[in-house]
Amino acid sequence: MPPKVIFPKQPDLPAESSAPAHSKKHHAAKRDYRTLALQLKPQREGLPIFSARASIIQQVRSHPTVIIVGETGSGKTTQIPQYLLESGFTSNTRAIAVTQPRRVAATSIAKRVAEEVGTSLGGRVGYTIRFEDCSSDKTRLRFCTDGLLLREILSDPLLRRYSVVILDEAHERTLRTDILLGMLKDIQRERARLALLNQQHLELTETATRQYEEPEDHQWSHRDHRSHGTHVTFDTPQEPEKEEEQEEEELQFEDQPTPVIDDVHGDVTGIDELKVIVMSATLDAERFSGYFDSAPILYVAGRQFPVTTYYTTTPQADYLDSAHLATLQIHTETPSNSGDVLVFLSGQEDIENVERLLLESAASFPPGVPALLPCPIFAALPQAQQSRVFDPAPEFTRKIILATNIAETSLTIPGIRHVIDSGVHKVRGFDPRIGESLLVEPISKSSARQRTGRAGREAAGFCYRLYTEADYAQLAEDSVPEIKRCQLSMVVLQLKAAGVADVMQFNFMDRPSKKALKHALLELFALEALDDHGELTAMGRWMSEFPLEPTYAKVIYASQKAGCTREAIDVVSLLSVDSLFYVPADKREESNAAQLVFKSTEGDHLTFLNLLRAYTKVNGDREWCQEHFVNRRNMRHVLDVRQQLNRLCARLGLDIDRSCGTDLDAVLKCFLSGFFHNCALLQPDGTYRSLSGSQTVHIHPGSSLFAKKVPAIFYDQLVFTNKLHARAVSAADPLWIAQASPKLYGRLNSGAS
DNA sequence: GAGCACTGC
Repeated sequence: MPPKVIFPKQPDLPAESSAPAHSKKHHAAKRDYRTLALQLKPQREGLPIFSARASIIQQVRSHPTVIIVGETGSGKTTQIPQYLLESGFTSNTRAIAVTQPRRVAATSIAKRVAEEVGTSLGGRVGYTIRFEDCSSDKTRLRFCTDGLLLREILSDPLLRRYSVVILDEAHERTLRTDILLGMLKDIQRERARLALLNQQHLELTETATRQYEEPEDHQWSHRDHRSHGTHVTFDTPQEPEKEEEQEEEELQFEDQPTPVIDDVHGDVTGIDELKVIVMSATLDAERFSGYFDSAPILYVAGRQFPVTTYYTTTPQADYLDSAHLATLQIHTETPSNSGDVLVFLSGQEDIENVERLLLESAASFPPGVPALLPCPIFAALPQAQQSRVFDPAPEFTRKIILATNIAETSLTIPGIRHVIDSGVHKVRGFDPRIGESLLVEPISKSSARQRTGRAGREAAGFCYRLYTEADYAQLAEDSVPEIKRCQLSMVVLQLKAAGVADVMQFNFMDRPSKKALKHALLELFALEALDDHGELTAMGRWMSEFPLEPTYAKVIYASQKAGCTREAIDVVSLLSVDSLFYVPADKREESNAAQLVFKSTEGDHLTFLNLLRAYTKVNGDREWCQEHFVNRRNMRHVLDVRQQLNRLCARLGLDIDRSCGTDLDAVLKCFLSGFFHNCALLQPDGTYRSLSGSQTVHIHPGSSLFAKKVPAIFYDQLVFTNKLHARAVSAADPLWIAQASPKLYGRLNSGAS
């Protein structure tokens, strides 16, 4: 039987003759920085963006905000920061910040730019990401993650360290990019106002000093500022530091260091305007421009190879089936050395299914057909298996990469010339009434284009869309920004802490629903982070210092009184990754048996704690992790988080060594003071019903309490997939729940006593 | 009785 075909016959593809020119590794270590930079110069000047250098600088000089649309391969990310650096946009006190949505991007771009500038990394060019600061006082060009800059605003509300902020990859519209956009707009306005005041103040004092003699005790200093003429700075006498007094049990919030916010910015002299550059890779520039008072838009062409796109002629009933057939079609109709295949699917389950189908088909290939090698890749896959997609395939074998969205933006796989696009992805959703959800949905046009582009990185390529052209036309232009589909309690707390009084009126580029904002305000009120008037409480300010969801910060707060801070920090750290274990589909039984040693009858929170203790005892041994199916990369992350939380708590005056020893119920009680919304009671029919929403919730199959019956549970997260699943679940005494928030469950309390 | 896109502080 001839194979079923869903695309027209493929054109004959020439075999790859010349090796692609990637992997230009530079051996900077032994060579002089400057020599290397000089060698890189011709390459820099050959980039498409180089011809736009002068006009970019000119536009940035004459406008507070500039939008730059640079296609893939234009060089915008590495070059524009350097152009500004070369053109005097920094000073001894001000630097340029460039934000990226991802950590690896921030570090790798910083490395490259340091080489091109001819400086050591951490010198004039550096980067700062969570857990890792490779920058110094000398750093004038700082690459960082968007979340890190957001944190910086809490301690430096006007971002005075920076003269320019560049937001890269703004089209991705991550939660943090969106908050930054709004805050930068406010900061820009405030700095422009203060700069003007300074100007007037300067004119006044100049008149004054002409009339009167200069007082001796004032130290005036003048320095030149580009295009603003002369600015005046003076030193204000430092206030003597207050001695801190700490009470034994209760935390004294008033003694905590308060970030300088609200209307008072401290010493505002020397403030100048803040330049903002928004960089986007798609044509959504008009929206950014409109948001920033008609900021000018600059377009820079990229350097991409053409990609031929095919659609199916009829809608496909089953995209897994279609993906399987399309892969076979490409594999049999094009030479095996004409490039690898990248298939975009929605998740692990899809990937494992297509992998199975492909292996079954490959088993009955007639002689002469080259082999194919399915390579799954998704975020939960352990690092060692992830890196397999980068290994070259054996001879006469074609790699078939089966990927989630991870291959759309987060990583670039070399050698791809064929892309198969299922047209779907999984998206996190949030509705205050239903809670979180994780569902398969159609992608947007810009996502489809991004996937297509993955076929044209090294040579001309082909994209096969498993949907019709008419279906493509129906797709939304852009994906819904994250801020409109996630929980907002942390966002609202951050905005409040940064001095935004009325969050409902905040200038969002895309406004979340009123309902979602109100839900967040109510949750913060229940956590005592906001008072009756919606004002930030001392507790709320304290909580905002933590790089955590407010619920976790509340748990850590409660742990001090409960005497289990050490355990609380441990468990909160453990909950910061989404999978501590990795269980391959075919080794479920084996891994269940191996993990039995950690199991606590009280549920996941204490099971995780047992795991951490065992992991620490063996010093994170690689083989031990393999034997117990423990995800080592995620455990390392847990230790990083724990260290950060320990330092932060110590700085805030908490006794981090307060431990409850073997009385682990104290830890669970503590968690309830943050998670009183996330409880469910066992019903007579054996199901659990949530207290806050009266919905039936199912304990996740990965939980240690799966299929167990206890009177009451609390959980870390509730996610709707095909059912409402509670993830990270522990048993709770119904009485503890009542005690945790009498405000909400008072009636339960009276019923129980 | 059976399942968890991707980031980030």
